[in-house]
Amino acid sequence: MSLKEVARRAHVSTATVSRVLNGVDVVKNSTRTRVMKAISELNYHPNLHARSLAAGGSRTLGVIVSNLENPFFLDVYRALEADCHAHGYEIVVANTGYRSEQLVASVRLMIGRRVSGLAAIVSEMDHDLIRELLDSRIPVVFYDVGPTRQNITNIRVNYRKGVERIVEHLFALGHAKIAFVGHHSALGPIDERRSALFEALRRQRPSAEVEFFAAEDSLEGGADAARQLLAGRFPATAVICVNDLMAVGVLKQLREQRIRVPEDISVTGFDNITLSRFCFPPLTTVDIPRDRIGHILYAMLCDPEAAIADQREVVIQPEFVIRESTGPARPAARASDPVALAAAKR
Amino acid sequence: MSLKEVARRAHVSTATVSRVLNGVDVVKNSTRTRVMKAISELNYHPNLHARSLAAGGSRTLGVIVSNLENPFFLDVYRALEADCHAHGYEIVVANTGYRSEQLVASVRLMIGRRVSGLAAIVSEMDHDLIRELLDSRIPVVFYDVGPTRQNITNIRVNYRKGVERIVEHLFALGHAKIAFVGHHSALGPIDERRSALFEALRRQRPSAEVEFFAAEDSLEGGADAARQLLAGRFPATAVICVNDLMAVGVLKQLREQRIRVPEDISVTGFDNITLSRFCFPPLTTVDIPRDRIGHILYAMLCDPEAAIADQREVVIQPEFVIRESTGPARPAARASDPVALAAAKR
DNA sequence: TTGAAAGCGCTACCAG
DNA sequence: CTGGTAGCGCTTTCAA
Repeated sequence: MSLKEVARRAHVSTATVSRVLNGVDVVKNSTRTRVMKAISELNYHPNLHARSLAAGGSRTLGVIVSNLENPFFLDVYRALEADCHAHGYEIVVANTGYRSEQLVASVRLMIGRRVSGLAAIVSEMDHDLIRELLDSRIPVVFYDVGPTRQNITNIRVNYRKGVERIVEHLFALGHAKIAFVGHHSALGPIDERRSALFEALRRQRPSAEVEFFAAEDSLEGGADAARQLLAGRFPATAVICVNDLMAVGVLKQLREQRIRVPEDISVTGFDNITLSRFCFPPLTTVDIPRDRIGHILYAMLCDPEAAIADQREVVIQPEFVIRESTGPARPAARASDPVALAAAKR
Repeated sequence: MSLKEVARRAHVSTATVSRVLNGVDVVKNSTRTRVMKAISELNYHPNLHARSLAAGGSRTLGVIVSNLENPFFLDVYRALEADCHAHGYEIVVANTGYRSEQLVASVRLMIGRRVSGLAAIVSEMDHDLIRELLDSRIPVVFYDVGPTRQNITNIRVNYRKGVERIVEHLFALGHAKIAFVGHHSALGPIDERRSALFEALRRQRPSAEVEFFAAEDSLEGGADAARQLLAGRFPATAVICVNDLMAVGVLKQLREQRIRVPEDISVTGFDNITLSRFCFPPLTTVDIPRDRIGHILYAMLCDPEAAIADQREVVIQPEFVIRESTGPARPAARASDPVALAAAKR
C-alpha cells in the first residue's frame, strides 16, 4: 500500500496525494475529497520511514533512561510527553537497566533513528560515548550526568542542598550513626548524592559515623540493603536512602523484622514520588519537581524560543519534605543495636 | 553522513560498505578493515529509516499500553524486552493514558512505522479501529481485550477464576457487604473483572450487597475511591479492588482515617505486583504471571516456531494469594459503619 | 492547481 | 570478492 496506489485510484499524481496528506500548498477541494476517499478506501497509512527519509527528519524525540521502573522517570516522562504531543512530536524511549552495553546500543539506536533531539536520563555516560553522541550533531540534554562536565547541556539537581537538609534534620533529632543505602551506580566514585552526604557530614558533624550499603535500584533492592544492614554490626539509628523507591523497600524489611519506624530507626527517601506518600509510614524525603524537569527537557530540545533553550546548565533546587518516617534517635545503648533489637523481637 | 561518503573514503562501492555493515556475503578481510576504519573515522551511523525502507521491514515490535504507570505493565514489558533484545528486535511503546483518541493515534503511528508486530495491552478497542489495524496486515496480539471477540489473537486472563477465589475467601470470613473499587474503564459495560464479580456473587451468595466506586487508575485514584466510600452510607466490611495499584491507594486512605486493615475492613487487590508485598499491610491478591505474558507475546509475534504461535487465544490461569489485608468481618452492628467509625476515631 | 522527476540513504540483485 | 544500479515510499522543486 503506497502513495502511488492512492494516486492511481484518485486519478492524480503522487505529488498531489502528498499535498493533501500534509496539508501544504493549495489543492482544489474536489481533488482533495477524491484523494481522501481513496485513502480511506484503501486503508492507506503513510510509511513514516519513507517520510522521514524524504523529508530529511521527523519530529521525534528520543529518551534514554537507566531505570524505567522507577516512578521518578515516569513523572518526568508524562510532562515531556504532554508537551511533545501538544506540538506534534513523538517520543521513543529506550531503557538501559543500568547496563552500559545497553546504553551504548541505545545511543546508537537513537542516532540511527535520526531523532531530532535526545534526553539522556542516565546519570552516567563515559566520555567516548558522549563524544560519539555529540559528534552526531543531535541536540542532547542530559539529566543529572555527574561531574563528567564537558560542553554539555545538563539539567542538574542540587543534591548538596537536599542532602544537607536531611542531615541537618537527622542531627537535630540526635542521630549520629547513619546508614546510607544506594544502588550500585550510586556508590560509584562520581555519584553526587553520596559525595554530598560525605561533605555535609564533614561540615556539620565530622564525628558522625556512616556506613554504606548497596543493592539494586528497586523495592527488592531496598529490602536487600536493609537485610544487609541488620545482618551487620553497625548500630545505625537512621537510614538515608538514595531514593524513595529503595526507601520503601527498606521500610518493608524493617517492618518485617519488627523494627518500628521512626521509633526504633528513622528512614529518609529522595525524589518525593507519589509512593512516598502512600507507603507506611509516609517518607520524609526531598522533593524534586519532576514535571518541571519534563517541561525543561522539552523546551531545551524543541523550543528554541524558550528562555532556557540556550542555557548550558539548569540547576533544580529541591525542597525538603518532613513526614513521618523520621523521629528522635533512640538513646544510645547496647540494646539499641538494630540487630539485637530485631533478634529480640523475633 | 551517509554510506556514500564512507564508500568514497574507503575506496569501495556502497554495496561493499553495506555488506560489511550487515555482515552478509563474504568480504575480503583487508577491505573490511578499511571500511570499518572509514566508518569509525567518520563516526558513521546507518540511517535506520533508509534501512527499513530499502529492506522492506525491520525487526521492531510495537507495544501500545493504556497506563504506563501501572507496574503491571512494566513487568510484562521487561520480559518481552528481554526476549526481543535476545533476538535482535527493538521495541517502541506508546502510552494512551486510557484516552481513546490517543489510542487511535498510537495505532496509526505503529502502522505508519510498519512495525513487524504489535502488542496491544489496552483492554478496550472499538471495532472500527480493530478492523483498521487488522487490515494493515500487521500481526497483532491483544492482551485482555474484552468480549469484543472477532478473529483476533488474544491473551486472556481468567478473571472469573480469580474473582471467584476472592469472593469465596471473603464469604468464608463472613463478609456480606462488599465495595468494588475500579478505574473508569473497569466500570464500562464490557469490563470482565466487574462482571465476573457479579456472577460470582450471584452464584455464591445472591444476598450479598455490593456497591461500586470508580476513580482514576492510580494510587491517588484508590485513595479517591476510598474517600467516596467513607463519605457514603454503605457499611462495607470488605473492599475488592480492580488491581493492586488502586488497592494500595485505598489502604493509604483508610490508614489516614484511622480505619484498620484487616480488623475494621478487609481489602483485596489483583495482579500481585511487587508493591503488593511492600505495602502495609501486604495485600491479599491474585497473581497474574506477568513475565509469562511477556514471553507469550514475544512468541506469538516473533517466533512462528513456537508452540503457541498459531493459537488464536491463550488463557492465563491466575492464582489466589492470601496475605494480611483480609480478615474476619466485624460483627454487623450500627457502629460498624465505616463512616461512623472513621468519624468516631477522628 | 497539478504533474514529472530528482533525490533521501540504504539493500539486494545481477554482472563481472 | 566487488561494483553498478534499480528500487523502497515519500517530499519537494520546477514546469506547465
